[in-house]
Amino acid sequence: MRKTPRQARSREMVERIVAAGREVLVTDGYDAFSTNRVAAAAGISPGSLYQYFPDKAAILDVVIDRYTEQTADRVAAAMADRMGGAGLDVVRDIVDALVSALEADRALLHVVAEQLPLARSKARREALEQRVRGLASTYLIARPEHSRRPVPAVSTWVTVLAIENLATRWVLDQPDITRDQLLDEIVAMVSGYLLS
Amino acid sequence: MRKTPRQARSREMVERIVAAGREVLVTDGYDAFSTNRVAAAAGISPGSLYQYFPDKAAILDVVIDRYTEQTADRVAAAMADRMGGAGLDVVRDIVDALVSALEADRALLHVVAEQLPLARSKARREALEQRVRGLASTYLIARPEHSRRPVPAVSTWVTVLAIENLATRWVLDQPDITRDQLLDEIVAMVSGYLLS
Amino acid sequence: MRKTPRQARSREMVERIVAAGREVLVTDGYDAFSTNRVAAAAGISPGSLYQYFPDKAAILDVVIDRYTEQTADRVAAAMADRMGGAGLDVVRDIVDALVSALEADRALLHVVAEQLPLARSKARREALEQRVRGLASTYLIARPEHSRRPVPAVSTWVTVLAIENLATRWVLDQPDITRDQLLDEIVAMVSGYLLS
Amino acid sequence: MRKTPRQARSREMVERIVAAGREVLVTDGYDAFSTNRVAAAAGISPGSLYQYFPDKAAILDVVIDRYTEQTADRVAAAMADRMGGAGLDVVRDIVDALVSALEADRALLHVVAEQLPLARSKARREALEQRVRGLASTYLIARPEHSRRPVPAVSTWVTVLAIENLATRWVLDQPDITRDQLLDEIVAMVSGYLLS
DNA sequence: CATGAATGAGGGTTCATTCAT
DNA sequence: GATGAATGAACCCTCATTCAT
Repeated sequence: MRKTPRQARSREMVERIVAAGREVLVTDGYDAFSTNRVAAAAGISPGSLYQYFPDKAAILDVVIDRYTEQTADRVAAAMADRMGGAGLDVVRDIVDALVSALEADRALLHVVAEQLPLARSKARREALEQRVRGLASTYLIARPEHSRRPVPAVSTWVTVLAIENLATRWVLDQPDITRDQLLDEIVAMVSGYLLS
Repeated sequence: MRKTPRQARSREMVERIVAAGREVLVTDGYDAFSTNRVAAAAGISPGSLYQYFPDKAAILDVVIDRYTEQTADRVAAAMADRMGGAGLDVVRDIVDALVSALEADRALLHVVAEQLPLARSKARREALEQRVRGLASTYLIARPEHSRRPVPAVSTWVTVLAIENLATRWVLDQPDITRDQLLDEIVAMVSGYLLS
Repeated sequence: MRKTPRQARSREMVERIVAAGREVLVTDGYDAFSTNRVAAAAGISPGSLYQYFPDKAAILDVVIDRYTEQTADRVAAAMADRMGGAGLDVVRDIVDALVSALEADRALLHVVAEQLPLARSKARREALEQRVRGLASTYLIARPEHSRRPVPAVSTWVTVLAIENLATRWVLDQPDITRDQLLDEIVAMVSGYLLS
Repeated sequence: MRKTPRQARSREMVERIVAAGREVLVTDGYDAFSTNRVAAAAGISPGSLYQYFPDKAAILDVVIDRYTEQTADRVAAAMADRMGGAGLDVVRDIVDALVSALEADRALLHVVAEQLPLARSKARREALEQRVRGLASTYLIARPEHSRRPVPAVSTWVTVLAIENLATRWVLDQPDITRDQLLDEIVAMVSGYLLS
C-alpha cells in the first residue's frame, strides 16, 4: 500500500521545485535564478531538476505560468461573479478584484513585472488580456447602453490595457493614493470614456 | 596647444561608447549586450570601457537615459508648444507627439520595453513621468474648467500612466487600430475622465 | 516449480543487456552508449544493470567480446575446414572467410574499429590473433615447404597482422578494389612473402 | 622595444597549450583530457584556453595534427632521400624511417592509436597515407621492373597499409621481434609481393 | 531482485573585470 | 590613457552510480 503513487510523487517534486523557483525569484531576484540556487532552495541536488524539467527556462516558465494563471483566475472569477451587477459597480468590482489579485503576491509581481525580460511573460499576459477582452466584449455587446464608443474591439483594448497598467503600477509603486481613490478614478475614467 | 581638452576627449569617448551600446542593443538585443561586444562596436578595447564607466550596468543606464531623455524632450517640447491650445486639441497633440517620439526609435523601444529588466529603466521613466505630471498639473491648475476630478495629483497620475502605456503598447504591439483611432480613443478617455 | 533457475535467469538478463548494448552501439554510436540508454534498450531500469555488471565498462567489454568471439569463431571454423587444402587456396579461403566475418556486421565493426578507444578491444583482439597465429603455426610446421622464412613466430605475426588489417580496412573504407582483387593481392603478398 | 610582439606571444601560448594538451594526453590519457586539466597543465586559467581555441576539440585536433604532421614529415623526408636508392634498400630505409618516426614519441602514439576514437584521427591519417601512396606510385611508375602487380593503385594501397600497420603495432606492442627482423620481414613481404 | 529517483562531481564554456605593459 | 590577455567564479547541464522502497 503505497501512500504516494509515482504520479503523485512526481507532481509533488514539480511543486517543490516551482515553489523553490518562486522563492528564489522573490528572495534573491531574477539574476540569482540559477539552477544551483533553485535546487538548493528545493533541498535537492542540481541534477534532480532535470528529472522534472528539461532546462532552466522551463522552470521559470512554470513559475510564471502558475502566477499568471492564478491571477487570471481570480480576476475571471470576479468578472463572472459581478457581470450581472449594475454598470458602474461592475467595473469597480472587477478592478477591485484585479487589485486584490495583484496584491496577493506583490513580491512575485515585483519580480515578474520589473526584473524579468518582459518578453518572457508577454505571451502569458497577452493570453490573459485576450481572455479579459473576451469577457468585456460580451458584456458590452449585451448592454450596449453602457458604451457609446464606435468600435468595441478598440474600446476593450484601451480599457483593459489602461486598467491593467494602472492597477499594476498602483500595487507596485504604492503611490500616495488610497485604494478607494484608485477605484474611484478608474471607474470615472472607464465610464467617462465609454459614455463620451 | 591642445585641441581637445581632456574633459572634451572624455565626453567624446563616453558618447562613442553609449552609441556603441545603443547599437549593440538594437542590432543584437539585450542578451548580446556584453562588455566585449560594446567595446568592439565602439572600436576600443574592453579595458578602456572602465576608464569611462564603473561597470557594465552604468553603460546600459546611460544608454537608457539618453533614450528616455530624448523621448522626454520631444514630448515636453510638444507640450510646451501646445499648452496654449484649446482643451481637447492639447491632449490630442501631446499624445500625437508621444506616439511620434516612441515611433522614432521603435527598435530601441522594443529592446528597452521588452528585453530589459524593467527595473533598469524604472527610475528614468519615473523621472519622465514626474516631469510630465508637473507640466500637466500646471496646466490643469491654470485651467480648472478642464477637470472636475477632486485631486489633481491623482488625476495626473492616472492620466499620464494610462496615456504612456497605451501609446507604448500601440507602437510595440501594432494592434489593428489606426493611429487616428488611437488618438480619438485616448482623447475620449482623458476628456471623459477629467470631466466626469 | 521454477522453470528458470536463478542461474539461467541471470544469463538471460546478461544476454538481454548485451544485446541492448550492441543495439545502442550500432544505432546511436559509442558516444550514446550510456547506461541509461542501454537500460532503456534492454527494457529494464538503470539500477538493474548493476546487478549483472559491475559498471558500464563491463557491459561494453562483453559486447565487444561477443563480437570478437563470433568473428573469431567464423574464421577459426574456416581455417579448420580449409587447412587441408592446397597452399594458395588455403590462404585465399581463410582471408575470404575473414572478410565475410567482418562484413557480417559491418555496422558494429564500424563502431568497434572507429569509435571505440582501441585499447578497449585490444586484449580481445590479441587473443584472437593469438589463436589464429597458433593455427597458422601448426599449419606451417606441418608443411614446411610453404615457408622459407627463418622464424615462424615472426612470419605468423607479420602475416596475421597484415591480413587482419587489410581485410578490416577494405571492409570499412570500401576502397575502389573488388573483393577478388583484394583476395588476389593478399594471396600474392602472403605467398610472395613466405616463399621469398 | 617589445621583445615579444603580439603575434609571437599568441603563438607562444598556442604552443604552450598544445604542449600541455600533449602532456595531459600522455600522462593521464584521453579520458582525462579535460579543459580544466589542460589549462592547469599549461599553467593558465580555464578561460584563457578560449582565447586561443574555439573549444576543447580544437585543442585536441591541433595536438594530433602536430603529431601526425611531424611523423609524416619524417617519413616523407626519408622517402624523398632514399627514392634514388636500389630497390630493396629503398623499402628498408623507408620502413626504418617510419619506425623511427613512430618510436620518436611512443607515448603519444600509444594514446593516439589506442585511446582516441579512431575517427578523430582518421582524416589526418588518410591524408598521410594518400601522400605516401602518391610517392610510392610515382616510384613504381618510374621503375616498372620493381613490380609485377597488375594494378598499381591497388598494390600501393596494400603495401602502404600493411607497412603502416606492422610498424605501428611493432612499436606499440613490442613483440619479441628485433628491429632488424622486422625490417627484414617487411622487405621480404613487400618485395615478394610486388615481384610475385 | 527490481526499481528509478536522487545524487553530485565534473564537464565545457562565458564574460565582467583587472592589471602589467 | 589605452590596451587586451588573463582571470576565475559562476553558469547550465550530464550521467555513472547508489539505495530506499
